[in-house]
Amino acid sequence: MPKIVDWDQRRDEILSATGRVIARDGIAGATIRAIAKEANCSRGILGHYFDDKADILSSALVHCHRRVGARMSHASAGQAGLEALRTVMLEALPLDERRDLEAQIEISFWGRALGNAEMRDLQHSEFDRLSARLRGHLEEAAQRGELGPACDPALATHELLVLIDGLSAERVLYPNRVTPERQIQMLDRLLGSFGLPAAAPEPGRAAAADAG
Amino acid sequence: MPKIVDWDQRRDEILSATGRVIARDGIAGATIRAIAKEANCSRGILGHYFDDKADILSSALVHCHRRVGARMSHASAGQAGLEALRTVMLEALPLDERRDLEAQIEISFWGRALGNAEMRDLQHSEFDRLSARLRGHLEEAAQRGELGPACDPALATHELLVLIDGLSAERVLYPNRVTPERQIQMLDRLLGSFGLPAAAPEPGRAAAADAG
Amino acid sequence: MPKIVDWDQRRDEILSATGRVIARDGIAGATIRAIAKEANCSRGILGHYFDDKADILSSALVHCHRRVGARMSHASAGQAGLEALRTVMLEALPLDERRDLEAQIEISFWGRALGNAEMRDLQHSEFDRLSARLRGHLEEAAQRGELGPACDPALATHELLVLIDGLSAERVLYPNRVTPERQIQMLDRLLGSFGLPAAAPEPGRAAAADAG
Amino acid sequence: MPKIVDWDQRRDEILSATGRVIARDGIAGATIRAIAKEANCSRGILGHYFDDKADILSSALVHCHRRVGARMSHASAGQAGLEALRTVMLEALPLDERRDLEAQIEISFWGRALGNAEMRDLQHSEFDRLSARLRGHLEEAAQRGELGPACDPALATHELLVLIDGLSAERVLYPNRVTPERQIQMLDRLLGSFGLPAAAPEPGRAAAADAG
DNA sequence: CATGAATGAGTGTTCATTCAT
DNA sequence: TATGAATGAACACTCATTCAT
Repeated sequence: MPKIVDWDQRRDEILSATGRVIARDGIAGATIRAIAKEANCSRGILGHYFDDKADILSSALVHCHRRVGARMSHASAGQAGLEALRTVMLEALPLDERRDLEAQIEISFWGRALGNAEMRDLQHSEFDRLSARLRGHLEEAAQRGELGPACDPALATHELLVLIDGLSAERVLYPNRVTPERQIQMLDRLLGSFGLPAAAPEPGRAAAADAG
Repeated sequence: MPKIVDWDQRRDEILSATGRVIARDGIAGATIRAIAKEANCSRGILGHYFDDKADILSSALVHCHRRVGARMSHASAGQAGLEALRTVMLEALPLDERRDLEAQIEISFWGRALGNAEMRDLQHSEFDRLSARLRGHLEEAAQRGELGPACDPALATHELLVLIDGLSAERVLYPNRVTPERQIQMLDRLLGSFGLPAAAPEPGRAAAADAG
Repeated sequence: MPKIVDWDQRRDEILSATGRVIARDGIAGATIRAIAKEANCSRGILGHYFDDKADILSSALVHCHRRVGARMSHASAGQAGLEALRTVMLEALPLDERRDLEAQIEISFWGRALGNAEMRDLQHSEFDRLSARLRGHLEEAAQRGELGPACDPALATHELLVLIDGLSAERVLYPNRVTPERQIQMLDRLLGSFGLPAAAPEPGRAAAADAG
Repeated sequence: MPKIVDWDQRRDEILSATGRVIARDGIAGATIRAIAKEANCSRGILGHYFDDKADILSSALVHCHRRVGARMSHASAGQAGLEALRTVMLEALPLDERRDLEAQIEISFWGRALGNAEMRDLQHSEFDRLSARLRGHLEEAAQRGELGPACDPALATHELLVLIDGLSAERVLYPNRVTPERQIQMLDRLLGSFGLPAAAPEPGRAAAADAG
């Protein structure tokens, strides 16, 4: 059914356009008009692909997350444990333009979630997916003996998520202060703190060696 | 003689009301009408205290930061070095309802800053103030010999800021997952990683002891 | 296929409605609401045809002038010199209800032009068009030997324009005092003063004979 | 009663300030706030001198006319007939900055009069005053034998009024095109056309001689 | 499928006015 | 007498949505 393919493709194009508008003008600037213009289509046509504006925005967030998730899976294929975890984290952090844009979209939705129960639920389920992925790699690392005895997987997972969110926020707000190098430095300091005590007397050193 | 009102007090009341509206309904819900209603005043009167809506919102953010800053100064009075730093951080993290509200306001403004140059500039200057305060305490700690030789003050300052922003975001979005205990656990793990290697063989332990 | 509407026709209808509102309630009364009501359409639809209120008002003035200009061209077709000039002037003066309305619109815009640079520029260009038309007929009359040797075309053009503006203003403000007869009397006195000395010993007499 | 003098003086100051605002920003810009600011007084104080905004504007127009009328009386004192008429007309035309401002005020009110019955009535009575003054001088000139036999005083009065209004409008709208010289040229052409046929074979010449 | 005309609610803002001090 | 806080209506404008074509 080629029709379906076209339909999904057109839908994805609209969602990408929506993401670009959000990143450029903020979520307040993501009006139906602006989205239609960015997607080079009429306003009315959006009704064929989405129920309403809320549906467009929600779908744009999911679309953004799906792309990130796909890149994580692809990049970490064949890896395991801490190595896979680090690879996944590198896809989650705003290290290049493409991921900057994703971070901008993400942060934009945070403010939206406050006064919007549906959005908040969506954020929860999306959060769970990433959380489970990170936790999975951490437990795998534990089984492989890559983690120190004091490392609590739940806490460690949380620390990774906080690092992603914190760095994303600062990268969006103060792009010049949060260089890719600095981000990797922080990531490796954190990962190092999970490791065997002997392996990380000076936290971050070993991991940071191959960061560049 | 005109009707006597405490201008500054009335202004602060309006800003507090603005903060409550933002925290409750999101920044998109912070309309002039909603703010006036929350502040129990007419729409027109807002023009006596503020130039326009942008002025109200900017002022509300500054007002919020000023309150936090005042609490930090008050709580850390008489303290120095790492102790003062930890006290300040405890005021910055969303550990109780009052600070939850402040975090909600903060996160709401992040999305706003994307499509708004003025807001972004304001965020920058506010960011600098907090950054300088944290850095000051860290350097004091270094002078007192409380920090390990590998501790980079610039990096450490940044890590603290990322922790605040990351925890604030997650507390706002997933309040049940980010308990005060978990926040203090993370804070002390991070502070511990700044300390003398000998003092932190099991990171976070010593500091966490007096956290509750 | 979208709903088919004659875009230009609908636009002209709105402009005519705008003119009626201005003539009835003054330019201060020409609100978006009043215009929409007079044009029997919603407020929002005006945004499809015009950028904003200023665009509506400017367009209404141009629309009014275009109609007058078209009538001038039509009425003076086949005529030349002083005869054509007189015909054109008769279309410019508020001699019947339709032209009263146009004069009311005109006068309303004068006050608007004071505090509004764009409006003033528009008035200038519109003024030039009428000025050029009158001057063209005057020079044609000169070539045909219909003008006296002392007649300065620039001055004469100006006198005609002042007559139009002065009579329009007074007709609008004091309709009962400025009868059509009186207007034609003044016009012919002025035209007569342009003519050959011998032809106008008693100014206005010959021309006024066929005025009624 | 010095109190009364102060009161009238303060009132006149406010009216002058009102005139300046109207001339600068147009009648739409003549808000209570702008007038109070221009007059260096609070908004509330205006209520002590005037009933409401309409009263301020009406009074400002009358105030403006009174000043012009006083100047006319003063300048034409000791003169009679056509000489006095010409002197009065020279005070009515926008020949210098002060009279430009008065013309701007005048034209601003014309648009206001359309949708405002009270304003229209006021304009009528003011019109009558000037009309009577001009007519008086004309009839005096007739008695002195300064007018031609074909000169109709009613028509002539009207022509003078139309000249004032037409020139005022054009001076306000196109200041560069309506020089003082051009105004005097037109005035003298018109006055010349009232005179004895023998005295004005080339209309305006004799009068224009002492125009500069 | 697709368009764009049309609607009406909601926005920030300005304003003349009133009134307690 | 004089101030300016306070009100509420009216304003232009934007927007998501609906619907006839």
